[in-house]
Amino acid sequence: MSTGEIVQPAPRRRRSDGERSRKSILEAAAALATIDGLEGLSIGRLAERTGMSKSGLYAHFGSKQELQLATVETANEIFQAEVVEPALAAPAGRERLIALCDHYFSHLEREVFPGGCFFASAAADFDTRAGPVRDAIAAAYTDLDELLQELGADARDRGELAADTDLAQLSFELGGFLLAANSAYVLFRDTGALDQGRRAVRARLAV
Amino acid sequence: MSTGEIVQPAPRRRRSDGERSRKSILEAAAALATIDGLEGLSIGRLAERTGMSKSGLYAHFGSKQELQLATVETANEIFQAEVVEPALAAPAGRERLIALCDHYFSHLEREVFPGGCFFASAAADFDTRAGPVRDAIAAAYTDLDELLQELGADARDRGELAADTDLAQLSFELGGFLLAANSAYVLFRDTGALDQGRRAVRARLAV
DNA sequence: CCTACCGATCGGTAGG
DNA sequence: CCTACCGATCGGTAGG
Repeated sequence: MSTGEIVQPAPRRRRSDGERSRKSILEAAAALATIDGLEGLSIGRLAERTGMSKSGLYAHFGSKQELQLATVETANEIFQAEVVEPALAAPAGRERLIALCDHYFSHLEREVFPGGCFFASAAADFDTRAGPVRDAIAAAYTDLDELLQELGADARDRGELAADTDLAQLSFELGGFLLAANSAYVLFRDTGALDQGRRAVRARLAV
Repeated sequence: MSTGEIVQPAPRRRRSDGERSRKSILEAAAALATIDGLEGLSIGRLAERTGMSKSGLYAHFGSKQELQLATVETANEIFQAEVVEPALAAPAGRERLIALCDHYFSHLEREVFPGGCFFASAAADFDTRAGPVRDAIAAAYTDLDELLQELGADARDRGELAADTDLAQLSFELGGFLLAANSAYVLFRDTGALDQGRRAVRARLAV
């Protein structure tokens, strides 16, 4: 250690860190939003959490609404990667439908988001509002509903479910089991709710 | 109209209005909480809504947390009066269990709270917090779970449900249908979700 | 990306 | 119950 050496200042970010920075901000935002709510998420607290100044965040996102929209998009990507894509690895049909629900329960258990299901939390926050953020959340809800119905149709076409299965009704009921498990798990942190969810899904899909 | 008549000022509240005032404040608070969230509910906005000054509200409740606790209590009374008590008028057993769920769907449709189920909304807001408000909301959740299980036990004992019915599991699944109907209805204001809820309950309770 | 600032609103209090 | 006020924090902007 020569006397010429001085204490290094905080490492200067390279330009190429811009996108990585944006991504890590949005992941922190998605996590925080499940605790404070997507509306309760404040730019000041997010700045603190990410070690950035408030105006630094505004340089990235322009407004709170833009930040919220980007956060919903990021949460969607996380949900796809943690729940949907792993489920698509299961054999098509009834097995894949069960896998989707199981990966949903698993993502709760693994605390992918600290406050449970991002979309259940965000929907509760924005359900009575109007505007692009509500619309993005509603679209995610519809997407999951459609996915459940598609997987249900595959199972039905394979003869694994009754030929007269009402797919919208099936999706509604499975969605209810996901919501019930999320609510109970986040409120009580009791994995028993996840087991009840798994049992409910299997009973509903029994031949 | 004699010239002696003057425009009346806002009617002076009589002392006995105190309790009525408190009740109407709390009813407004419970309604507002399903829109802005129980935490997002601000004392300033509630003061505006009730035509009272902020410090007037503090004279009633002392702190925001006390207001939140009193609001949860009031929401509970409304839920009892609008959902639970009407259901208890139905014949004991399976019919009463269905009536409870139906009155839940009905209270959504009648917009008893403008933002849907108070407890679903409040739970989403407080599920990751700690303290007496979270505890009061969690207790309401447990109460409903126990009620569903009791009514399920009656139905089972009457032979209207299988003798080996898992009551906790039944309550979980019915609760899921209530939550699913609430989420979809509040997000999309589509009564189809309420019909799906009614069908789901009946299918689950079919002999 | 930063510092420094803006008006508005938050929960809450003093004093009546 | 009121007016008048407190410090803290909100979303957002100016200027660099």
